[in-house]
Amino acid sequence: MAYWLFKSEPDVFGWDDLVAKGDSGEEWDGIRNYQARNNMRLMALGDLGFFYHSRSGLEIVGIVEVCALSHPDSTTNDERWDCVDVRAVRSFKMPVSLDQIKKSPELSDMVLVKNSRLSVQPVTDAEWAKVCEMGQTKP
DNA sequence: GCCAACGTTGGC
DNA sequence: GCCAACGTTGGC
Repeated sequence: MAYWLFKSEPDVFGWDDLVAKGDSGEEWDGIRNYQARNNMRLMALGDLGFFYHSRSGLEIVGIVEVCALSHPDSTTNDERWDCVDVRAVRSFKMPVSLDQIKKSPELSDMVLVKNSRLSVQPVTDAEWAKVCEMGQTKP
C-alpha cells in the first residue's frame, strides 16, 4: 500500500466538506497538472493519503482513503484529465502544520517542502509514520 | 494581496 | 526544439 498527500484550499473545498460527503467520498477533480494526475493513476484502492489545507491553514488535518480508481474527471470533456475518489477516514487529533514539518529533520525531504506547487504527491512510509506521530493520530 | 516558482503554450 | 510570454499555485 502506498501513501499520498492531497492539497486543497479550505475556502474552496476543505476537510469538513469531505467529511460531510461520508463513506461514498468525493471525486478529487479539477487537477490539471500531469504530475499530479500521474500520481492519481498510480493509486490503488485502499491507499491512504494526508489531507492538507493550502493557502490558508497550512496544515495536515486528516487522513483519506482512495475509494475509486483513476477515472475520467467528470468536470471536463478533456480526456487528458483523470482523477480518483477519496473519502475521509479520520481527523488528526493535532493538525500538523507546515511549520512543524519544515522544522522536523526527518521530514526535510517531503515533497510538500521541496515542491510546494505539486497538489497530489507521494509520501514515504517513514514520512507517513512521523507525521501521524506528530499529529497523535493512528497511522 | 503580492510575487516567486513553476508549468504550459505557441511562435519561430 | 528552444525559449519568451503567459497563467496558476501557494507561502508569506
